[in-house]
Amino acid sequence: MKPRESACSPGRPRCFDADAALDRALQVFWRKSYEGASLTDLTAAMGINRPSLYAAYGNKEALFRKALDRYAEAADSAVRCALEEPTARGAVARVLRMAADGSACPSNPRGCLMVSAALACGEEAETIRQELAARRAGTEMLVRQRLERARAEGDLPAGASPADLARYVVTVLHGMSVQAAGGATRAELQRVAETALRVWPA
Amino acid sequence: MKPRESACSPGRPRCFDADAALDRALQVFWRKSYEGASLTDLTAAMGINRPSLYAAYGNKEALFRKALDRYAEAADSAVRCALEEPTARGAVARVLRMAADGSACPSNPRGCLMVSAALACGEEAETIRQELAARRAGTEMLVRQRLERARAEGDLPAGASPADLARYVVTVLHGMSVQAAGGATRAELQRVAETALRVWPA
DNA sequence: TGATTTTTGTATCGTTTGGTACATATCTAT
DNA sequence: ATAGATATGTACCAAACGATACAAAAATCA
Repeated sequence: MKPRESACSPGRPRCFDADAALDRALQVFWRKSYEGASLTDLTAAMGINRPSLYAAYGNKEALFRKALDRYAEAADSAVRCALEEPTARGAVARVLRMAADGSACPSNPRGCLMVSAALACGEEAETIRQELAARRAGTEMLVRQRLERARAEGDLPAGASPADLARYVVTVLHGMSVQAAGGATRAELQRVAETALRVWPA
Repeated sequence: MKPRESACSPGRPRCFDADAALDRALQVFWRKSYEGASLTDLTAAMGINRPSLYAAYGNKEALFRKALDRYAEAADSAVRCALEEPTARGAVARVLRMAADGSACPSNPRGCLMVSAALACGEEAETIRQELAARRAGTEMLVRQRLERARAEGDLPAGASPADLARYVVTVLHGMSVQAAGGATRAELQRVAETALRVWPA
């Protein structure tokens, strides 16, 4: 009934690093989107066979969800960090510039996983789509809360709505993601970021 | 050798309206993206059988290209019309507002076909991806040319780059498309459009 | 009318998809 | 050593995919 004092569970131990394999899976999902990533692609990149994948993660959708968790955590963490800039304008500027740099990073697939996957998955994967929408809403809420703090501090232009500005910012972010997926260079994305910032009185 | 004077070619005449069927196919591609639209979906919506589709359009990719032609022609035509506003700012404003209205039109799928399809199709459909990128670049060029005209007319803020502004505008358009695909309402999209316009000195 | 040409419907091809059965291998616990 | 539990690799499944072979149907031309 009660768990034993053993450090390891009985049975044959796993032959692969589940954490590293999840990172590989994330790369595949990022590059090929949810439906575009086949189990053959995934198992090949992860270096394991199908039954190992199903035993360790459940199924393809559960694996995607776990990979998405990891991606969203890292992304939100970066956004949260960028939003710590002292002024609202500086915070948003750092978010946009970070997106310009990150979206064009050659070691990663272009664009944001949550954007590409949302537009990629058809109506059948509705649960996935909802999950992605919720995650994107979460990022928007991070920006919005920072802007509401700014308003309380008198750090926002008169008549500016934190909600509207936050939605504008994430819309530009998503647009930059589309540009990046289409092959835009880092310099081009940076110019977009600077132009987008001009809505903000310096 | 030479075609006969007959009005109709010999052989059994086609039993369906190829033009109307192409419109139906466009709706399916728009709603489910290129790879998400199966031949079963397409033929069901078009009201024809597989061999008829292949005889009339070639194959799935050729059908998508024809549907994309139709979509892009209509979209570019609308953009061209909106850009006829007398001032540059008015022209861009009308483009953005049109996108806000059109993206949330209940009779059409959410978002822009060229955006969703580009992010949806995996690396295998590289030719499709290039075609879509070229089309999007074409829209950007329409905006850019309008802004270059504005600069020649002294209708552009000092130091503003038509190329950078054009890319910013299409980036916002693509971002609005992502928002729309995620379920944003027309009012929300309109607020995004108005906020985006604030980069422009009124 | 008969020959020719094109379309249509059915039935099917080979491939790829996500997902598993099953026997074997390797661990812990007794 | 033996029993129980878990992981691994092979080989496979049913379903869906894009694409076609083929014969019957319906038109024009001679």
